[in-house]
Amino acid sequence: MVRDTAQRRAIRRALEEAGRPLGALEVLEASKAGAPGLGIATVYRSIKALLADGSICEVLLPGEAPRYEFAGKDHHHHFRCQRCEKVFELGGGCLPDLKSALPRGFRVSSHEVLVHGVCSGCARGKRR
Amino acid sequence: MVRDTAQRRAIRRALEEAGRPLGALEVLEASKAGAPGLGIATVYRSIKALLADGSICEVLLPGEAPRYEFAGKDHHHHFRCQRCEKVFELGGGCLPDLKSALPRGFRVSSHEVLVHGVCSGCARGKRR
DNA sequence: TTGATAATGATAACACAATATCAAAAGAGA
DNA sequence: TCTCTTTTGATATTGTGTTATCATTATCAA
Repeated sequence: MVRDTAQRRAIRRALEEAGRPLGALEVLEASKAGAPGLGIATVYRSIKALLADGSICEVLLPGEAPRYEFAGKDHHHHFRCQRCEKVFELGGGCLPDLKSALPRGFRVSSHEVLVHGVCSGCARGKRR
Repeated sequence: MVRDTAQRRAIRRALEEAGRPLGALEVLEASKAGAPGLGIATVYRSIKALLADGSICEVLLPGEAPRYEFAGKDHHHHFRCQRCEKVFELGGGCLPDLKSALPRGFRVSSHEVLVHGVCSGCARGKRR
């Protein structure tokens, strides 16, 4: 029987309120407010459970550990800040002419776009 | 002094002739023709050297080990076949309206696109 | 409140890709 | 050809992220 615990509430809440994909360690940090002493094992366990029940989905970026974001969003892509390394969600505005660049006989099932740059917070604070 | 060996020639040739990004194990396989008994350590060593002198560059895809392709190509993106898991190069045809989807204050420095689907070889052979 | 048991936290163990080690083999100047 | 030294292949080791283990703690139905 599944139990309701402070840890699970804190982890779910952290992911819900982040508004951007979080990695396991980011989830750990963000959840500590609502669950002091939280351990990384519980974070991984909860992420697994939330994935299994479809509450969150995995965001994989090249060369990085998985991040997780709340499910049910519209099709979107991501932006990675090369200063703070946070990942943000980008609104709509999707590829128009995917087909044109495709070799003959190739069939497309999905695509993903990753934009690199500097987020507003880091750009404002300059350097760092 | 750097020496010219059959292994290095075979590895460089494999990457040159592949026409698509190869992972370390793919390089190993493709190079065995020209260098029987080739070991994976030599593949990694050669890849490192080719990267260092700018002959090849790294192609990172989400959740996968790095692949490598010959350098000097025009800006392009990649296609990953979900059947055979090979990665192919896509021709030009790039994102027009990246800016429009960006939050205020974000600065773009680069982007990458990955298209998922089935390559012509796998589509022709159906299933598998 | 009690008791059965699910969940937790610390940490050991694991999986995987990549690097280090080292004796043996091979390249190349003399 | 000989010799010095780089390179190689087998494999041990490392590093990073994730999972397993297990004694302890906490939930919640009765």
